[in-house]
Amino acid sequence: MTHAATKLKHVAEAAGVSLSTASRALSGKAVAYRISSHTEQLVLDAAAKLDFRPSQVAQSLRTQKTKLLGVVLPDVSNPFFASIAREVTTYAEENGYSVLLADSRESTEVERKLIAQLRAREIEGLVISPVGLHQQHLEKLHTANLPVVLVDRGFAESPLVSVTSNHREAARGAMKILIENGHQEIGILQGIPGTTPNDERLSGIEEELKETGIPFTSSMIQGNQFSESSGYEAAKFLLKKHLGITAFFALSNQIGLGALQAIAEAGRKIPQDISMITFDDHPYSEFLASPMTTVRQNIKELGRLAAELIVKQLLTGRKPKKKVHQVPVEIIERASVFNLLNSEKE
Amino acid sequence: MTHAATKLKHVAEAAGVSLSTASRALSGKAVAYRISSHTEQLVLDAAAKLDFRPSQVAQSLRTQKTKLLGVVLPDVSNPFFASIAREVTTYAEENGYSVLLADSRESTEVERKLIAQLRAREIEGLVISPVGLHQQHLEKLHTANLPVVLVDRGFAESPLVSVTSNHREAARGAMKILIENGHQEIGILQGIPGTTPNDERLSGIEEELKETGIPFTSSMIQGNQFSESSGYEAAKFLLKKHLGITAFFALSNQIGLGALQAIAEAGRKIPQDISMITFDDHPYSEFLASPMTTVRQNIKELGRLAAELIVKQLLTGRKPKKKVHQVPVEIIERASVFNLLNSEKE
DNA sequence: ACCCTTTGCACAATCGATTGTGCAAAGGGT
DNA sequence: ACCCTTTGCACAATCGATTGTGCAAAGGGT
Repeated sequence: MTHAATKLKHVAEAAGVSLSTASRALSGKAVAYRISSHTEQLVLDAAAKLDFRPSQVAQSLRTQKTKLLGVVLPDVSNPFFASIAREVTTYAEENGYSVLLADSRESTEVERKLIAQLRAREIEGLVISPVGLHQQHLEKLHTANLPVVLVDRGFAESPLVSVTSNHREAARGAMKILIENGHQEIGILQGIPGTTPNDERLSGIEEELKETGIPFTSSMIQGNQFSESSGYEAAKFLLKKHLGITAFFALSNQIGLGALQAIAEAGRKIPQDISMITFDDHPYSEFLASPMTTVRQNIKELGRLAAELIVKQLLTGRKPKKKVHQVPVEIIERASVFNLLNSEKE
Repeated sequence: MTHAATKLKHVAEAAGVSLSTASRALSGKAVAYRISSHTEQLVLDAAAKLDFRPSQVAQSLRTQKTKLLGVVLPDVSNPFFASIAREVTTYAEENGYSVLLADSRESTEVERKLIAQLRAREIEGLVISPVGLHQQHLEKLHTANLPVVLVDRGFAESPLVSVTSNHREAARGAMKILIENGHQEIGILQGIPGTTPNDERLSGIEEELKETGIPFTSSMIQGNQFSESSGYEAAKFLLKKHLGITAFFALSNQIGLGALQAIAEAGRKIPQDISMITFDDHPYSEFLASPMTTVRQNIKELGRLAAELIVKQLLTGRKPKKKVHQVPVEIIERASVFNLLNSEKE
């Protein structure tokens, strides 16, 4: 493109050497191929003067390495995934890889198409937060020897490498706080059923309830997307149907926002009328009408680790030893959980 | 990569035709090159059976078209830029282009390097939110005939195409609301001085103050980054130095978050003690301790329009007629602005 | 029957790099 | 002086597609 881009040929001519010599001098193989240091310098000078940058396209074709990573996320505009995109791109860039970004819009169909396109571009590896309901197309990549790292969403019993938060422990921790504060009727605002973040959180919730002897009612679980509208509908429904409800546990930030809307519309106040804990911490969590108690995932670490796993694999050619990578989670307690026990004492 | 990827050669052999015939049949040039429909079908069938996807790398080299767009943003994890990334990638994808994403971390130096790398990958066009203090390296692209579209941040008197909000009008509108509510001592929490979003907002602010006869004090303008910490420091400083201050205008969402922090630490309440308007609306703006009055930029439109301008230019080969594209802005009034006039009457 | 046009495809060059190999010139040993 | 090794580079093939051109076979007109 860029019109008169200088090619290796021009450098070679300017230096008065052959293409092969120019190529070798420029790629640091002068000693290995016995290019005299004088000739080497001629080439380097010519390249510098002509502002030569080798065509990565041509290099890719010849060396069969594109130095390209695919990153597929269900919603790049979601700050959670945006942070992952950022970590992966900067880590990749630092290691000589570039990132092709694609947004699957939470659709497995779109996800398949995007992956096909990325393969046509001969990406060397894929970092993906899959929609999460199907993994066959991803396993196919794995068997085709294309390194894949799942981030945020994994699959049970998968041959694929994954980096996720410890959803189960995180959910247990949040439930523990609610229960310790005397809550028994807790509405669970879930995301996409069948995805591991959702289901593992649910099973953590169930475990914690069982352990403390509180009955686990499936009708207290509502919602079907990690979205604001799903959170809104689910919370609205639960507020109507379960009059005794005293707390919500929202399984994502977006869901939480929707719940906030529903709670406000119902004329309830957090935390006096209804307590709440939300997955995903944010800068604004602290400044909400009631500062929100949140489960803070270590997003940077999730992104960086995923990038590292794929890049190291490409650089060394060795698959990571560990398949499942769990990143610890932190619970930030603020003011959105009301203590029912204290209030009874008073 | 992917091990035994089928190449055009294999398709040609399977169909019993030459490479050229296979290529032409697959790229829809059968009639133009008088391939019989029987032969065409043989090729198509073979390609389908072998799951042939042409190497984009080889195609790119031969056709000198990579179908690659570069997108460079100062901070992908910022929801504002993340939304732009999303709009551009999906629009590009729909039109056969893929997006190489890079994050300049608000550094012109990094920005330069990233652009050099993107050029080595032979991107056909660049969508960039530049750091905004230097444009020489961007003009160079323009003169090298690489289509560039600036988004969010432009340059005064630039030959480059840009898509931005109407910063001036937006800022005037916000100031007008504050002034109409009786505010005269208004702290401006600015971003990076010298960038067009910042400076045009400032000049909008100045215009509005002048028009209403309120003195414009430069010491009321503080801050130097579009970041939370800059907003925090600036607000903290102003609260200390200007005891008569009654309102803040924060020139970005992140700045606003920092200001919230400083205001809380100073023990002041919004809006009673201090009013506030923030640039950039967000889902949570409504649920803050005091629901925030915000200037809502049409981010989707900014991103989509930028993508459209670059893609259409590539598709048609014609430069857009208009250089400067301004997208209207909307002000969402909530509860963070206190009416000083009413309170005096009472 | 002959010639000219059309049909239907294959050959070979090409994009811009990398890399295995070959060969002349220089150097070194006796 | 002669031969062998080392030095220093160039030639040409190659990655996987696209595309200009040439040519044999078929068809059509008189």
